Amino acid sequence: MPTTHPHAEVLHADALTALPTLTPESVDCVLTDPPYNSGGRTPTERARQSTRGKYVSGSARHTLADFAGDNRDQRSYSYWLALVLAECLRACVPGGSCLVFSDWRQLPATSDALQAAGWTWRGIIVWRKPLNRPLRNGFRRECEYVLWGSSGPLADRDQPVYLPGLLTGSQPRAGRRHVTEKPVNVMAELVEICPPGGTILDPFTGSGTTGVAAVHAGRSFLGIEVTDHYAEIANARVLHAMQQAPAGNTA
Amino acid sequence: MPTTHPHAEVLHADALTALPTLTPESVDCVLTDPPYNSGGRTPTERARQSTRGKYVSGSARHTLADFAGDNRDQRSYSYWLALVLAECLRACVPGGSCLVFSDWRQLPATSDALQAAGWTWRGIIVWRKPLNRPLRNGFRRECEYVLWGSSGPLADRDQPVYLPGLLTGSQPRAGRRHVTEKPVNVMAELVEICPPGGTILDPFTGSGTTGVAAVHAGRSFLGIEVTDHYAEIANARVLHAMQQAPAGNTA
DNA sequence: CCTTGCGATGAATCCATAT
DNA sequence: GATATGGATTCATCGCAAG
Repeated sequence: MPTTHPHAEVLHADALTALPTLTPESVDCVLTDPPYNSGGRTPTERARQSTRGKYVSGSARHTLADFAGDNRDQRSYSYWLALVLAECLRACVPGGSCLVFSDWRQLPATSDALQAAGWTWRGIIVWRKPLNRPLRNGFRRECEYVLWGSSGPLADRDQPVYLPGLLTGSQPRAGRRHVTEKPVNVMAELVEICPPGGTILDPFTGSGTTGVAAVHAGRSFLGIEVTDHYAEIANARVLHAMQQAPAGNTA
Repeated sequence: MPTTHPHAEVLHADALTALPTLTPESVDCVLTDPPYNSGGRTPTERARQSTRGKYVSGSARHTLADFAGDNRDQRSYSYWLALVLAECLRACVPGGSCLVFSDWRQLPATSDALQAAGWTWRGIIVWRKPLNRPLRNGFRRECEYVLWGSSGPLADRDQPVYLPGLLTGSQPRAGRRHVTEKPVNVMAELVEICPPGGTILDPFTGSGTTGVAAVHAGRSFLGIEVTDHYAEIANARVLHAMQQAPAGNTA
């Protein structure tokens, strides 16, 4: 158990640039939500630099900023994600876990990347989104997925934990900061895979929900975010969470 | 709409032998649960163990028969499943759907096989199993998955349907006939992807739960099962279901 | 303060039309 | 002929205002 106070920080940088600068085995867990590179009807539309146009419909289209790095084809996606996750593995302690969000379409490619990077695939956590569109003459796409890997055998714990394999949580609506912002209750369950007092790394921080959940649970947080706009927002949110949570809380 | 009575039949044969004999475009939907080949950790373990040893713990071990075809490595699994699913595509009407069960470990390989066979991948349906073992220091494996594909663009319907993307149902325990028997309520939701009065093909019939659900929903059923023991059971169950459901019920 | 009702929305998708 | 664009579609859920 670390005797230092928990800390939290968001680097304003590209993941593939910043990750190699991290100290090996300096974090206990990786928890991240990469751009899925999944939407869009045509190659042109996928490659376009507006994630709002791809993912947000109706009148909400004008309110949120775009995010970067959502313009790869599927082959490049696997390759790029494998590079990122390999650097994450290097930065992570043996026995630590890696959790990566994915939609149904990219799930196989994400599992390839996770394993190509050297993580041992451990399972799939299902995130059910109550708010979703029906699909005519077919099955609703009402879930997203979190792929779980570990760096070698799972580390044992003083206090064993038993975590759920299916999480339910609505995407934030009012006051949403990011097109793909995750609900705090879902992130709160996921950060439990990190031992109390440990450090969580998120190379695609976005609006910083992972960091907020980490700090609230007494974990330290290291975020990386390339878009100015979101790096600022994430920093502010994480610092705010630090002020709420008394330093030293490792419950 | 067919004017003939619904019919149901289980062939006692190997899938790859029997499927090529089917008339092209003679079924409306494929719904099946292939042997997952994923229980053992090592090739030796996979090849040696009986299916009872792999999938059944405790006292149920004595009562259920082994089933065949569960000893392929992952590469062969994809290849073999692609062959089977390609034959299914040939037998299926354009616009028809294919639903294939998979566990988390085989999901990527199953999606490869589905697409290699020529089906258009449409999504993942999550099956939540309420009864499951917790996992120490990790996330429960409480879901299995159904991969959904279509033969080209989805066929339109007189009565559009909007189906759920997450199903909950407990595996049968008492009175279970097969090690991997599926709950009837889950199968009942899945058969709805087949137009009323249409025919459902299941090349790995097992104890015939798919057939029972199909008949109850007024669909015709064509099953294929290689193991004597299960082919008999499935035939009996499907015939029994036919007697319950009045012929001509296509509701 | 709790309940009711109305309106907006979703890491979309489909088809028809235009380029 | 291939690709791009526009507009319609669907409903459980959630926010918000009114009662």
